[in-house]
Amino acid sequence: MDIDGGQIRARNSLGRLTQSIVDDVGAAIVTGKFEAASMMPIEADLCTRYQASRSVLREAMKVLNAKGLVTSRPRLGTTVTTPDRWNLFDPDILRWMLRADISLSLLIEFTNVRLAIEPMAAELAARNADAAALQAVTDGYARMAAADEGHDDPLTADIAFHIAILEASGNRFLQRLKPLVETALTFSIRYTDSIARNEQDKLAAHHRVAERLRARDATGAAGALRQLLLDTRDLMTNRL
Amino acid sequence: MDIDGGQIRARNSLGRLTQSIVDDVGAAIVTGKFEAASMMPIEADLCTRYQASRSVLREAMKVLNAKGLVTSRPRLGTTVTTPDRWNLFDPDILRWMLRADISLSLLIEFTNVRLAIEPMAAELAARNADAAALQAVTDGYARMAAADEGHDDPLTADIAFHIAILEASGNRFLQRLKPLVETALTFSIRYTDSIARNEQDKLAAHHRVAERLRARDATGAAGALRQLLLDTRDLMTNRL
DNA sequence: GAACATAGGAATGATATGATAAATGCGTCA
DNA sequence: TGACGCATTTATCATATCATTCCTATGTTC
Repeated sequence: MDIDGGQIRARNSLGRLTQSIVDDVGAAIVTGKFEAASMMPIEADLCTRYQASRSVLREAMKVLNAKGLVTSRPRLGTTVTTPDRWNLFDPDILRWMLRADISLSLLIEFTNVRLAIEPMAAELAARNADAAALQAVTDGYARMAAADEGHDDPLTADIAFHIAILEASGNRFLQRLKPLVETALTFSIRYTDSIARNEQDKLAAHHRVAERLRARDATGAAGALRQLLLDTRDLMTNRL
Repeated sequence: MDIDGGQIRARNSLGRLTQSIVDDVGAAIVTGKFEAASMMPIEADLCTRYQASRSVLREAMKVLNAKGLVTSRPRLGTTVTTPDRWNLFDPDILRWMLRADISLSLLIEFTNVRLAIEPMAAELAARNADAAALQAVTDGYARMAAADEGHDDPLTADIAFHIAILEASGNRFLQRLKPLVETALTFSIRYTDSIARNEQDKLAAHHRVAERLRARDATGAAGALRQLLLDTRDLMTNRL
């Protein structure tokens, strides 16, 4: 962003102008730069502020409206909604929140969601998934093992493992959590790995999940994954 | 909608024009009237089809894009994304899907999500919720009991009960699932209640949850809720 | 004849400006 | 005093035009 006497022009070299305005205003709302439950500047002011035409600004606002960050009414203007209306399941919003401040409490809340979701996904996967889908989980583990030897990226390997389980569940809702988990795990793993941790234990825990899945042991796989996540949560809560 | 020789004009008396186009095109995509993974008509054609200016049509498309239903590129046009990219956690999309055909399998998948989420919410609520939040759960039960005597609406009372538990969890992600659960439960309850069912059993199961919550019994509350949902799921799977 | 450069075309992206509709407050008139 | 109408403000809708992108097809060169 180029700051120029209070005027901000989003760089249109990086992607489209509308998208960059969505990014900027969205992040500003999420980080509290526009006070919640209060009025936004009127369209015309935002236009001059971002040096954009009304159309492009309106399209950006429509997107933010779809994400639940703002509501607009004629004559009244556009208001920022209260945080409890924000759709945390939108990866954009989550990314803005996590990027602004790596809130440990938010990561713990996210881990609690994983603790609910992932064992169920493993259970469904053990029951219903086809061989190819389970192979993807094993592949994810193989990548983690390779990363441990320095032959792969540990972050993306770990994410691939957990994503593969969601995919294998066959449940469309759980599959739709992939972008969310991907976004949040990027921050979460980076955080937990920054704490001293036994990599072998972590690897073994993941292996146990993959192995139980291959054996089609629904409760075993769910239990193993649950234990893995409980350890992760403990790691975080001990830091509070 | 007024059909007029292939042209459709969304009624702008009911809400805003943009919103009605989003509704119409979104529902059309979700119900397969625009073939998935294929090109949409170009902007100009959609404009004449919906008798709308390009501005409003573009704003509508931006919203659909934000929901993950379409992607647009210059020169190439707008393409419908494959269903695995649709954000089922967007209440609009879920509503369009459920309204189009009350797909039992989708409801079962949704129940599996509830089976993962709600016991965790109850557990967190038993541990952390303040008295007022727990009172809301009890109030929800009271409404269900009143509805059983004909003094309240059974559907909204049931929804209020489950929503209150999500709210009481204190977990921002789980709280964000309220609109989703509200939308899906509207269809789900309507379906299960259409099957012969013992209302007293249902009421008693809900009572057990509320009672365990008041007692701050985390595992007890989670278990009771889990049992309630297992029964619901059985009711549905038996119909497959 | 094949590889590369280039010009054209078709679609979305962005801008500018005018007209319309809705919500609110204020003033006027019964 | 109270109800109604009007002006004002702001979002919403419409239209016209230019910019950008990127595929396609046509040459042009080696």
